[in-house]
Amino acid sequence: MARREATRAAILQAAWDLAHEVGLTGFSLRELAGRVGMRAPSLYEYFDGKDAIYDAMFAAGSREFLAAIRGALGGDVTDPRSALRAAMHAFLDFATSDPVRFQLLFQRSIAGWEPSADAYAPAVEAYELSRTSLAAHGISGRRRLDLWTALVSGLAHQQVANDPGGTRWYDLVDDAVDVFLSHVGTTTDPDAIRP
Amino acid sequence: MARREATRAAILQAAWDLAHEVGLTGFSLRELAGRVGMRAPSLYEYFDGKDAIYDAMFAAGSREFLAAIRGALGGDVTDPRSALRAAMHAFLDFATSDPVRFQLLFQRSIAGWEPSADAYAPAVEAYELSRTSLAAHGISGRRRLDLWTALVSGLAHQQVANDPGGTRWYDLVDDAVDVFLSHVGTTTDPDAIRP
DNA sequence: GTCTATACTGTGATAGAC
DNA sequence: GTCTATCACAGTATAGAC
Repeated sequence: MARREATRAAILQAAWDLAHEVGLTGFSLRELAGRVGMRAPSLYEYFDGKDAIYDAMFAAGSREFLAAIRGALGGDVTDPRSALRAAMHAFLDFATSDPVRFQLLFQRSIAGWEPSADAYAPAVEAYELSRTSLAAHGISGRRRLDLWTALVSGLAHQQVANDPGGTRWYDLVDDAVDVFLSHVGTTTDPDAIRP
Repeated sequence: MARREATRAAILQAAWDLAHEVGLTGFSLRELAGRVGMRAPSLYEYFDGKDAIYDAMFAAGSREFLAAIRGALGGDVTDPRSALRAAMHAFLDFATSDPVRFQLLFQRSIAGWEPSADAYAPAVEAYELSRTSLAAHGISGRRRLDLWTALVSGLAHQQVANDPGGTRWYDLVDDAVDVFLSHVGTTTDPDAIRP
């Protein structure tokens, strides 16, 4: 029934609103229910509990992340430098445009909660997409990819944590890509650098 | 009185034990009190509440972090490469040797809680120490330092989050230092690269 | 199928007796 | 100082009204 899905969507929207206002764990089910004109127990008709609501939020964020990465890699850029810059910019844009969502997706900030495999799947697909895209530009090897992910996540983490709303680490993206590419250029055999 | 400080220390040790067993937010004050042979309200004689306990844990971890950085930078190494490697290794060692402590110090993982300025002070001093140490090796400029912190925190974060107990990103430290130094070598004017 | 009232357990925190 | 008792609030389970 469409009615049920509409109510689920309304609950999720209210949950995102509350998360932006008081933090991911700063609201109770009674508050959330109040936002959609219900009492707390009624929420259990639509979600199995608060964790299930977090999981649905994670799933939505995960799909948005995949879309963002897909959009950044889907252009018709041909040179590696432009492709890497687009990918890294997309990640930083995604992180800074909604720090709460970034926190939910990429930091383990909810006590004792972990996303389900289903909710996580799009994020995994986004990683695989990045991997194949880098490979298409001749960049492969686990060590190189790991250095790449460390660079990307490091910039995003520092930006969100230490300069929210600013561009202090965002402005380093082009430098970071240059640095990474010069590393790739000087190490030919992907995984045999330090065996 | 020494008795009071001894009890405080016993409570903190029990808190660390519990944090390692069930996570930073996975234990209650009743459990914690039980570990030291008390009832929960008695803890309030020694700490103002759970947040104050987290703050004392943060302060201890912060001091340990400063000691680790001081130890890494205090050697008599003269060349920048060795110094940077020592610093980065120290950070990764610190992160992997106690992921719970790392989580408390470097990830905002406790809902609505922030460390006090006093508890944070040693961490600030560690950052300043790194900054002056890099400057002593001719590496200065906010952009370069920001790229350095992004690299360090990115490697540590990825290691702890995606390969706990392993060395997948730990093994990239030397590469990361090489990459960073080649960047430093190709950009002469620190902060005027992209004004 | 939706929603409510009610209540159970556990939490951090407080008040006051001893 | 340490206790018991209690509070307000949390997430959640159940029973039942419509």
